[in-house]
Amino acid sequence: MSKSEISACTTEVKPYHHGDLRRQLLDAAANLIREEGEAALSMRKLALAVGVSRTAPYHHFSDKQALLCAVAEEGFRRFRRIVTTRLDTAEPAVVIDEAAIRLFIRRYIDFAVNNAEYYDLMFGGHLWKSEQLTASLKGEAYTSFKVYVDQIRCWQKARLVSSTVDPLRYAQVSWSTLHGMSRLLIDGIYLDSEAVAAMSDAAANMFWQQLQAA
Amino acid sequence: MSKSEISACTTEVKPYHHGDLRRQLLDAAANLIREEGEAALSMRKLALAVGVSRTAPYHHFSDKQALLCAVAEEGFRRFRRIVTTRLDTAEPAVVIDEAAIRLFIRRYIDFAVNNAEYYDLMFGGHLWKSEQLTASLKGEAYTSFKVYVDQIRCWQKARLVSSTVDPLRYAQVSWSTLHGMSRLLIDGIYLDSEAVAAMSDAAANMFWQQLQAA
DNA sequence: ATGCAAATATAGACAGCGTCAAGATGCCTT
DNA sequence: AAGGCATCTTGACGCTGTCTATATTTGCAT
Repeated sequence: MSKSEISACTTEVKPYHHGDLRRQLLDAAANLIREEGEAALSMRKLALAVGVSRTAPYHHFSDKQALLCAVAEEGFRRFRRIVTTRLDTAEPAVVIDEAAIRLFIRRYIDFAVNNAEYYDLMFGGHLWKSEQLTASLKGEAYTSFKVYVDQIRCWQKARLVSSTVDPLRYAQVSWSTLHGMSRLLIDGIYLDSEAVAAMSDAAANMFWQQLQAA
Repeated sequence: MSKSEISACTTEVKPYHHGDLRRQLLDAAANLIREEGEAALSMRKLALAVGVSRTAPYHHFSDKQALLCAVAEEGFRRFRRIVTTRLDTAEPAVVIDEAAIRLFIRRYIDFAVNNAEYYDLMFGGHLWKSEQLTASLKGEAYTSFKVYVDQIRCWQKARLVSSTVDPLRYAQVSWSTLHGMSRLLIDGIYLDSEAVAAMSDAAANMFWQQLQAA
């Protein structure tokens, strides 16, 4: 007697093959991390959450680490859509002013804080020190950074930013600032959420001044 | 027959009471984290490393979390000694220039990178989101930050930095930068260690320019 | 259509984890 | 000497990641 015969009498028919497991695992993982923190995510809870046995996920992800990698990849997709949309456009931005920088900073921080479950994985030590880091994942991150550097180079050629600025160094330092603010907010060290806007604007002012330096 | 009688014939006499367990646990914990990463630290391995049974540490620390808190506290002690030594002195620094800022930045990054096992705990989410965070620990962190802000206020009063600078915002943003750089280096996202000095100097330039802003 | 391989799901087992409860041992005070 | 207290030990529990072996289903080749 097959299981489907047993469950046939109930309203919910649960097929042996789940059909959409990989996708649902990724979503459920992100949800679990968001709600209970990364530490609370276990393969077993995850499997239970989507209604399969504890070892089923291992047919879609070789490892817990591999699963987390895939979640991070999803994160990078969202990141690109939200943050780099305007920077990635074919025609380089014709205007660059403090307001534009402010907007970019707010977008970045917003993404990090409101998608902490992804941000943690994307730019956390777990992934980057783990050797498991996919080439495609590493590429995705480096590409995002390169786009940022190239943007500055482009502005510089168009005489929109000072020629004394080293685009690579500026990119490294300013990204550090954004990452640092994000981490301090996510980790609960900066608690005053009222101050986020003021901090972002102060950073924008600092960046802008640096870009205009004589 | 007591255990000491058994081991009396060997060169190593192991008394029932360890005598110095708490101290050794803290040191061994830092070592284990340094060598194998925070994730690899387990209470059982730790106990084994210092030669006691698995539950012995629980007589000195109520929790694994409590143990980590204590390690972080040790970290803050070292942090203050190394980084804020010059800033904490009674007489405020009479000179403040880009070189001084460079030095401070390098000290900070140096500490973070070379004491990653402490830095992770001191400024990582594990601690700060855990409710277990001791009042004294939180105080230690806030004091460090306050010293930083007050230093800037002091310089401002002495007309050494522009009056247009908001000390609190400047402190928040510049600390974010330092924290971000540290994290990116520790987590292996910034790999080029050659570039650390150049990045630090670029940051110093940025900070200095901001402080001198008209 | 039939049969067989591949994909997918399952239960069982193992070592390691944090930590609680009960008991053993040694030190210190009275 | 006695007894209380700090310290350390063993035993146990439920949780974890993941290996192995087994069962079910799908899809393709015949």
